[in-house]
Amino acid sequence: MDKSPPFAGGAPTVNWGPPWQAARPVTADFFEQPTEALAYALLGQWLVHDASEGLTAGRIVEVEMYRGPHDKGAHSYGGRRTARTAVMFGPPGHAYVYRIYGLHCCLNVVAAPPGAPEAILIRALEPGVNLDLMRRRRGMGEEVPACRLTDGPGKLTQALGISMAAYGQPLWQPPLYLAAGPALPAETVDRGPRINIAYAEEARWYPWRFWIRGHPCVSRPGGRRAGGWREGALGTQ
DNA sequence: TATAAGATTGGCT
DNA sequence: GCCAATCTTATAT
Repeated sequence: MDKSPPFAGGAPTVNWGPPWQAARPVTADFFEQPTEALAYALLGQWLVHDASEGLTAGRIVEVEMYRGPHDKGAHSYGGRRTARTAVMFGPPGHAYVYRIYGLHCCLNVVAAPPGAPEAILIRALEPGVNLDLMRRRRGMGEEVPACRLTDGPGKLTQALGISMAAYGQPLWQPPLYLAAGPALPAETVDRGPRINIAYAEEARWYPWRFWIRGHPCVSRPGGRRAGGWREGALGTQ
């Protein structure tokens, strides 16, 4: 299908393990771990969407955790329970999808036991399967580097064809699911403050963003920064 | 009923 | 660096 390496910025220093065909969906109990541990565990996993137009998949390389009700950055801050946030209050492993700026959809993995409204935002993928379809969905030609297809929370949902229809769906079975990748050594993961939550007061400094160190597909807020690793130091947002 | 802002992206100066 | 797109949600009248 896609023969060339999916990214142009150099290979990451990660042992990716077996190819996606060998990856099996995770089981529901994968999501039953503390939120921070789950955030780490999500890095390197496959995100697969088997849509009618075709199957697309990518490796998760960047996430952020949101931990209501005490986290001022979270939509569920203060225990705010609405039609939008309701799924966060349910069991882990389901999809929390929301629309932002009336334009884009963002995908979260619900975390923590029922009643604890926590979630992990998927911020970036390394494109892996069916880049042709991703380019069509994104309206981008061959000249665009592969990482630009999925290096942001709104971009990756567009590339994989994820819409509000996925709201509340379980993420351990088709059509939208996680498939097991490698467990990453701790030293390949960096952490730092979350992106675009200036309104969250002190919570904006919490180092609740995690990414694979030096990976070229990590998001670049504003589209100009050279990569996520530059913001690794705490207090740089 | 009205208004403001947003866990973003892409284009232009 | 600045700003428009576009609309749901939250909050105030």
